[in-house]
Amino acid sequence: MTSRADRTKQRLFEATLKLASSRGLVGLTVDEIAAEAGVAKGTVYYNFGSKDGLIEALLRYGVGQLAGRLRAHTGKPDPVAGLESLVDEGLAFVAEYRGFSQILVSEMWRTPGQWHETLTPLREEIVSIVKDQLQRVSDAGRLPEGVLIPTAAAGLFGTLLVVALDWQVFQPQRARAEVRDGVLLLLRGFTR
Amino acid sequence: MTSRADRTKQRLFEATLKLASSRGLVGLTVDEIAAEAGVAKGTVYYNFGSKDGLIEALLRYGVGQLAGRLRAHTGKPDPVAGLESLVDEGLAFVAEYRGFSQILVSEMWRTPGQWHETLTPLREEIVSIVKDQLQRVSDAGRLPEGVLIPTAAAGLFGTLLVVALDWQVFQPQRARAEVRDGVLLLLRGFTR
Amino acid sequence: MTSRADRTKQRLFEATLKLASSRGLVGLTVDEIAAEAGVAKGTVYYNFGSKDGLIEALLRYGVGQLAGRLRAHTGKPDPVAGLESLVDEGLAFVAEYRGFSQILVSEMWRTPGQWHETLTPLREEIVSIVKDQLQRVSDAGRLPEGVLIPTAAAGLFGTLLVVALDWQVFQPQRARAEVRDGVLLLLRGFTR
Amino acid sequence: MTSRADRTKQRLFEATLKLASSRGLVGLTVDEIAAEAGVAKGTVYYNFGSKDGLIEALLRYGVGQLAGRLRAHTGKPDPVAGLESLVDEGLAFVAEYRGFSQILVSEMWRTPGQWHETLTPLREEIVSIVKDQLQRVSDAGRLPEGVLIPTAAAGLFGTLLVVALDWQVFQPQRARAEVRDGVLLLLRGFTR
DNA sequence: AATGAATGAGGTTTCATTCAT
DNA sequence: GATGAATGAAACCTCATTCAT
Repeated sequence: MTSRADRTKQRLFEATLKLASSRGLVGLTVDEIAAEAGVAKGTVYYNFGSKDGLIEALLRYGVGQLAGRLRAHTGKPDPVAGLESLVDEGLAFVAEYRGFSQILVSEMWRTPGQWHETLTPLREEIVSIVKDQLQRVSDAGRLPEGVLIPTAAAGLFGTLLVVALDWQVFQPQRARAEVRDGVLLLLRGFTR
Repeated sequence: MTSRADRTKQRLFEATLKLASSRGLVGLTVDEIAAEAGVAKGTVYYNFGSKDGLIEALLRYGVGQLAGRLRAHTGKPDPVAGLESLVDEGLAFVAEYRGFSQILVSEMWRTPGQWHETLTPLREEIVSIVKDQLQRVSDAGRLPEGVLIPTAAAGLFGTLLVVALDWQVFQPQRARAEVRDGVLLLLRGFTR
Repeated sequence: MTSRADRTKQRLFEATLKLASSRGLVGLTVDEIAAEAGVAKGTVYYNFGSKDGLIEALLRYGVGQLAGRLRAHTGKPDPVAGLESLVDEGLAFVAEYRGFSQILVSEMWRTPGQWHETLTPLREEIVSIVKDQLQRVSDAGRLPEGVLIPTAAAGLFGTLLVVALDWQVFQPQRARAEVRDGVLLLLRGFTR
Repeated sequence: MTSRADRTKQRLFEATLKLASSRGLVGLTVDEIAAEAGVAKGTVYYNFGSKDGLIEALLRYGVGQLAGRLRAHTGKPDPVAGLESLVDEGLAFVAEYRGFSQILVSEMWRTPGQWHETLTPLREEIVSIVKDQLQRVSDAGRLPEGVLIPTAAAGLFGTLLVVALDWQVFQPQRARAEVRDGVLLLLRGFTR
């Protein structure tokens, strides 16, 4: 059961995500977010306490969304196909929520950084999903000797984010399939 | 010969770099930068005209350093060895100038982004260096069919940055050689 | 018989008193009061109509208590002894309800002041009690020539409040009897 | 030598004092203060950091003014006349800076209270002046046996403030000399 | 070449009040 | 009789920029 407040929060998340895609998350004003969500400015403060509170909650929400979408692709019988599917979904997510992805990249490696503490466990959640899928690939004997799965998973996540953003920002004319194949080409270093 | 003004600019660069790694470029105030550099606020405006002017000069300065160091590794007879050497140097640069690297990943894909226009040609400079080296690899017949060099170059640059930062922030115990080997493993997807 | 509403009102009074002693009446928020009382914010409005309504009711309630206690000491045969007894009771009241007394000194002379209009007649009620007692002293021929009873009554009330609070806050180690004797020493200026 | 900043602070003090007299110190807006002082709003923050910072500095400034004015009356040959003169000056100060005096009374006995820590040593300064003067009266053999000078000084200060405010707020038609005589009548309990 | 006090547009935050439940 | 999510006017505060020194 979703309460009224939950629905309001949901609407504020969506509004922020939408605005962040075109204007970035920093430089976004509470006025704009509230207007986009169709609520009063005070409602943001009632629900999240502060602008930072909203952003922190949004980070959790957004990473949750991403995790959910990635997990949906981990059940395939062929683990390599699953990995490819996971990459494809990651690209789709970044394309859809570019502003959010951009802040992930901005804040993930900022230390000490305002949201570093929030992001560290969230990053771990995503990396875990990738790690598990890589383990399945390994269990199927399709990973070369010497690949350290935890390291490879972390690298893959960062690479995926960054390549997807680079595609959106600097090479928007390319098709997603094309970019996906580029990333998969990189993956060939890991899989066979 | 370094003039008094040059020394002041250098100090402002260093102060900005130090602060930007934890607070970001947007969150940084001219007051803080001036205080950290030990000069008055007006001095920033005297030397750079505006906050943007300072940031832009810093970005140009930093990217110039990076470009110079990468170029030093592009002359090797064996193009694949050159590529590997270039990766190694990239990792070393990030380790040495982590603050600047964090700025790069934070701002590179931020759109509209205050410094996006400045960074776009600077990114092009770095990507070009990688592109040229990949071309040499291709000319030597060591690149698989179907690899699009411009795309691969852009992807490699982003990946390098992100993997290096991830190493510094989340896996500082790993040796640089180890990380380099991990990236080179990735590179095998491109080269043969 | 106390109804549910009466109990709620009482709890709101107590919560307000507790918070107001350190934060003042103006700095107090309805949210805080409701939280301290363990009721929802809307309940304050249901019972008192507004924040002002709550404060006014509290002021009337508190002054009513004080007036009742002071009046209990005005019937003595010896008017000077009665005056001394009244002073003693005033000190006891401040010691017991320090939070309320702090509110009184904070708001009594605040002009324009949100609650000034409410306090003015309430102050008059207390001053009247003192005035009547002074009149009895005067009727007994124990007041020096030239003492203006209304003026003296107002002065005594203020002095009593302030000396009592000063005792509680800055000299808590003193015994009440000691403080009372100090005030009575002052009173000798008035009586003989 | 007074710097430009010192002059600005001075003007902000005077403006705040002026406005506080008619509108109270709480409820005063930074906009109003800045406008009254003829400076921009930002100037308040440049000089004092926050509205609270301004108020805290004002408390020190105002009490300093009061102390200076009281001290000017402590040199008289006749200590009792000096005490009377001191009382007279105190009344004049309250009449002139009613808003400031009102906040003194509001905050002096508020515990813990936002400005209690600031006010405690300031109160001590004023009480000391009164104490010294009472000591001179005592040295001249004009204080009755049994009067505790520290206690009497504290009581006198509070009484003075409160009687003066009561005069200004509830009995503005009375002449200052009349009120002074009323306080001196109270003092007769102490002096002879 | 450098300073730092002053500015004000534009943001964030507070909080008494309303109202559907 | 009580609730608590929502409101928006009105406050506070930030900070890039200017300019007289």
